Amino acid sequence: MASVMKKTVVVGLSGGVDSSVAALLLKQWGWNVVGLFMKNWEDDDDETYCSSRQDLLDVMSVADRIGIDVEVVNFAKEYKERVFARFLAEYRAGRTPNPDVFCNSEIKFKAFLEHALSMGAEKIATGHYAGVREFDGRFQLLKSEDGTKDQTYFLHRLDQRQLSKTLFPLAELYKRDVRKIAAEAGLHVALKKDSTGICFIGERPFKEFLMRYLPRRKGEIRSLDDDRVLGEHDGLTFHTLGQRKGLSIGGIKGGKTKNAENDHEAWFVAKKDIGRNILYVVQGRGHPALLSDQLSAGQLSWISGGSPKTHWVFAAKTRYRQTDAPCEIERVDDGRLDLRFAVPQWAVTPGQSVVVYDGRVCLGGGIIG
RNA sequence: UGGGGAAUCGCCAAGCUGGUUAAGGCACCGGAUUUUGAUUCCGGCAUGCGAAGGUUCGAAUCCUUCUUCCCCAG
Repeated sequence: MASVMKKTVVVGLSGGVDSSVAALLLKQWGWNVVGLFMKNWEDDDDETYCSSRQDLLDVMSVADRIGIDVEVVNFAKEYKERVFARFLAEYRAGRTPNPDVFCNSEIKFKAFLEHALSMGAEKIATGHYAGVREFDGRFQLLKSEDGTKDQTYFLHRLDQRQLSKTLFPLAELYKRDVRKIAAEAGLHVALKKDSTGICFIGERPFKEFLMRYLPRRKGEIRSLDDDRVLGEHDGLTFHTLGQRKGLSIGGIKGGKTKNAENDHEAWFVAKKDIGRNILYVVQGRGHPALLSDQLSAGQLSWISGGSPKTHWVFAAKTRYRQTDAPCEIERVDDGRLDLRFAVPQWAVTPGQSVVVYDGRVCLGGGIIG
């Protein structure tokens, strides 16, 4: 009877602690909560990597404990068309995409959102570490209180409408508190390990995974400094700027003569020559070729509702979990953004997202390159 | 086929006036961290020092021969 009066929120449940606690809190706050479990990847269901079955069991168990209904939906087709296809296309172009950024804007906060609204929901909610507040007639995406878990980087591509329909119950909580709440509520996922890897696909040997979808094309690995051939790669697509692992470059004979200081330092990917299929590497993490004090980005998306001011001090990240770096936007229009950092950033990589912040407020960003 | 030099873990590279368990780095492997890809962090990684003999209480370190490679002569 009371539920008729309550507003409905559909919360995305993944089977992890975060979304479970989000649902629990919403329930406690008086919402009529409906859980929705998404299955968006089924390319290799039979394999050991498929954990979605266990996840669904965890969702059912948690829902039962909290006392909410759960529905299961399958957006595998949408995921493949809107997220994965783009992911592969970017790799083919020699860039390093961030699928989870688009997974949020296209699946969780689009396909999922529309579905929830069609169910009569007022709002949707997720277990993301982020906040949202209405301010001056607009909605703002805020960093979570727990700075180490903040996930606004992945959410910056939402728009005002999507944000206006969203609740992030974990905004003010620290991860340890979330686990504590789960434990106190008797949720068995309280100590479940955080999930990693591409959302919905999961953690797996990345290169092998990519090789199933992208062609191998062997080529030379050369030193950016002196053009020496140092090895061979299986394909430019399988490497990203700043990458160290997988190059198989050991000690180089005669390297000591030039610079004894970094003679035995590790090698990192510094540049890709797509046309000639050459992977350029440099020695030493501090090599200048790995640093950029400015970048250009396209495919802009401003969740704040409009482009940020130029010549104003903001902060930006060029990858998830990087500490905010002070910067200035030198130029911005509908399609492109030129941004300059106060301190050079390491391995700024085309295809990755640059996300701009004004204090706790996430303004949006674009794709580097 | 004269002379000289060098052969130590996948790659570099200490040790080579003999003395406990053969540095270190890179690579590689495993783990931690991580809802991208990276990075980072921790751990593992040569009963053996080109081969065979010998000297010695004891040799990667000395000697002999052999093998391979490099350099200079040819």
